[in-house]
Amino acid sequence: MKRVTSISPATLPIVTPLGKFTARYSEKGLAELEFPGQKTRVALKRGAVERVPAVVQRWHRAAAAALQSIFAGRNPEQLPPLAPAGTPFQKRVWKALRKISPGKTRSYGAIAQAIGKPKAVRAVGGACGANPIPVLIPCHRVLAANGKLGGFSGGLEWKRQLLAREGVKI
DNA sequence: CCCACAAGTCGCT
DNA sequence: AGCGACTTGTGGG
Repeated sequence: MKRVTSISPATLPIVTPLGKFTARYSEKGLAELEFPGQKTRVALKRGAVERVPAVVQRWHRAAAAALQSIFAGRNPEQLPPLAPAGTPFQKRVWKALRKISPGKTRSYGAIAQAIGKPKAVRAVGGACGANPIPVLIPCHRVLAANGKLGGFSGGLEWKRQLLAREGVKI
C-alpha cells in the first residue's frame, strides 16, 4: 500500500482509558487514527490544540466521543467525517465494515460477498490491514470463517480487547 | 509487465 | 490439526 505523506492540518491526541490515541485530520475529515504506543506520534506543544481550525476541533470532539462510546460497547451517536486515503477497492471494504455494529462480527468472506467480490477474500484481509482508522472503521469485528481471530495490524491483543469491550466472546 | 505476498477459505487426510 | 490448492488486490522489481 502506497500512501503519500502529505502535511496534515492537524495531529491531535485522544486520551482514553485504554491509552493515548493519535488522530490526524486532513481538510476532508479524519484521515488516520493511531493506537497508543506507536512511534510515529507527534508531541503537541501547549496551546497547539487551540490553534487548529474550529471545524477540526469539532471533528476531534466527535472522534473522541465516538471512541469512548465504542470502548463502552455502544454505537457512536455521531462520527466525524471519515477521510481515509486508499484505493477504490479498499474504500469499498471500509464502507462495508462500517455497517457492522458493536457486538457483531462478520467473516472476511462475508465482507467479500457484501462488496460483490465473493472470491476476493484475501484481498479483503489486505484492505482491513490497510485501514488507517481502526476502531471507528471496525476492522476488529472481522473474524476468520472458523470463528478465530485472524490478524490485526495493531496487534491481536488490541483486537481481543476491543471485542471484549463489545461483549464478543471468541 | 511479471512476480511474490497476505488480517482467507475450503477440501482432504 | 495439518496441508495444499485456489484466488485477488497490491506493491516492488
